[in-house]
Amino acid sequence: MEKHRHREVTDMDKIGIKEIAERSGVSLTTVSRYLNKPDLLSKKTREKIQFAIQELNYSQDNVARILATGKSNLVGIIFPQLHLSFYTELLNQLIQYGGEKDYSFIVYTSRDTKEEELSMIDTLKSYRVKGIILLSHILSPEDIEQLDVPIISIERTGGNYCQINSDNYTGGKLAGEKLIEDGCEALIHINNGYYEDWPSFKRIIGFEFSVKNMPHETIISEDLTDPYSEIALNAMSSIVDALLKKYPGQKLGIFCSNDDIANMLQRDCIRKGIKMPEDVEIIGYDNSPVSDNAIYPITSIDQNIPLMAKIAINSLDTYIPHENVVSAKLITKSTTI
Amino acid sequence: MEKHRHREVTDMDKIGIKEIAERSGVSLTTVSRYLNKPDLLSKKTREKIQFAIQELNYSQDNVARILATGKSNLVGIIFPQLHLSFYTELLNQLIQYGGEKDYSFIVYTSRDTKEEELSMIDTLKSYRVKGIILLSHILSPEDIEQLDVPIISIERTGGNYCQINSDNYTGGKLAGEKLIEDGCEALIHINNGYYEDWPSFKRIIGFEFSVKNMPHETIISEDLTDPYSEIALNAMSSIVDALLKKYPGQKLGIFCSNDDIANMLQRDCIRKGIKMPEDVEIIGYDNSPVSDNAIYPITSIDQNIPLMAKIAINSLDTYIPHENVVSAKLITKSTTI
DNA sequence: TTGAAAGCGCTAACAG
DNA sequence: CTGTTAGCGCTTTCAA
Repeated sequence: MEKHRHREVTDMDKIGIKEIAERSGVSLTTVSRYLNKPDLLSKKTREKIQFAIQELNYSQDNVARILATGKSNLVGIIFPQLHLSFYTELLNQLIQYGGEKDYSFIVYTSRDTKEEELSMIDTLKSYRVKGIILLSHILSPEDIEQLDVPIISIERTGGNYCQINSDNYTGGKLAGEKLIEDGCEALIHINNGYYEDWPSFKRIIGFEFSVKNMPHETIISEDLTDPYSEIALNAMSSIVDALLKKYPGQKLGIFCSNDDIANMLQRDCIRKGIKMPEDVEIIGYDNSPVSDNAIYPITSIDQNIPLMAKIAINSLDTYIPHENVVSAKLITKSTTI
Repeated sequence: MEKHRHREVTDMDKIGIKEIAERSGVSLTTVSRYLNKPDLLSKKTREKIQFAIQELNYSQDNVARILATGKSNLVGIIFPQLHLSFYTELLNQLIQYGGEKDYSFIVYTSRDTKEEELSMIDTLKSYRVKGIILLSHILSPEDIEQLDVPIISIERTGGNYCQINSDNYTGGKLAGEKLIEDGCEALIHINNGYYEDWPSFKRIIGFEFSVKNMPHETIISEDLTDPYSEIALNAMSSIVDALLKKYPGQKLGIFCSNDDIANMLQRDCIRKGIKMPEDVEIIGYDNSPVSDNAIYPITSIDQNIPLMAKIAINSLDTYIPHENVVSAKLITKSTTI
């Protein structure tokens, strides 16, 4: 007998564990057990319950289960933004692998301030997420260590929590070595800015190490940050002009800090009629779809995104605070010999 | 006194509404009221409670609230895939607008079979989502009408539920008119296949209507579906070759069913040394980032993605099953005069 | 193998 | 304006 709560007339009675119990003549507990530890039940009861479930088209209420157990399969994930193919692909892989283990992902993009990001994390906690996969760079390691929720950081500054980073040092080194091997005479690195404690900083170190005996330089331009924006395109154009002027007649080997920057570079070269890979070779980073979709597919350093996703999912199951390093690999395409 | 349930020793006692109540010397109800209808409380109580909340650093448990009220701010969203910029941008906008209203999004990509998709929807329901935003094409309108959860479909076949579609007919027409105006002599539409009941089919109708008095043709190739794949690139190359042969010396005006196809087309033209917009003009659809990131930014039909997102969010608040049509606009860039 | 009953943390009808 | 009380739908201890 409904006492309070209104219900729409059309609202077919929500069927829950209770209805199943009645229908199959067992107790609530038994039905619950059927759902969680079916082996404890006799074959006969199991069949009765299964029958009822099918007949009434029952499906479990996750919210109630989470409340009762304190455990959920929800996972939060916070990106700095979505429009970088590394992020899209990572999300894609996470949804794939995670889906197999029944994880569901609540996706956020990071806001500007620490307060806003913390409040997002609070909301996530209020949904009792099993963990949060963090890609944004707003919070410091100390901030993160304060949080009482399992954090899995990806390509971020480290701290005492689970981290997944690619082997950026080797990645940068591979790029440098390849460009030298291909006969480039001046080795350039183009980057949109960094902090020395970011994992991706090691790309630069690796690259610089490998080219230390050759003419080389590193160009930093924050204008490149928002890829394909007017500003970024102009910045790239100036950079290319300057390089042509500085190294006339020499074969340039250019390593970009990500595929989108590499793509902008290629675009500028095509417009200016510069030949690839004859006059300039380009290597990007991430081996993401843009590197394949470029006019001339761009040689890139592969971060093994699927593996990163896999590790992230597994870390959710058994959380061990430590750094996971995923190896980097050079994928040769048409912007190098 | 804990009777059952183990807790880690480190686990600081979960502080809930109850702790707040004790701390501030009021009843549970009053605290709950503070959270939901604060105006009903006296200023004094309000202050006491606020104080306790801050001191104990309390934050609400959404799961319990959902269970008690039957209402949540979770929203499901199912994409066919993520790697099309229309989707990425839509997700981005949804997260932005939705965030302002405290909605959180559980993101899925569609699986292959109807059963799998239905089971995803079931999972979503089990989290008591407020609604599901559907972009995938696997379920038929009839299937969708069966679901007892509010569905908001975007650019999908219609049915008796909330739909958001862009004005595809006008979009196609604008493209055709522009190409004619620019002096194109043969008008071509390239599409990767469609069903006549998809909203996007109307792009074709609109285009064909506008070019009906000119030489024109529509090319359908399912090989173009997976953009940038080997198959798609080859298919595009053949298409371009055939067109050049069929309309020698004539200026071609080509309208593509989406920006990615337009981008592949441009790429092929560049490789073959065809001049844009002199020898061929290209118009894409979606006005998504790829159209801007192309070597020569591609003129495109803008679907007003932010508006679509806004309407979707509002429909969540007040669900009214009907079709929302968002107007289309031509955005001229460098692939047309 | 099964069931009774006490929660999980919060809300809401009702009474004061 | 505030408190009592009965749930929301499911899990889990304890006892049988």
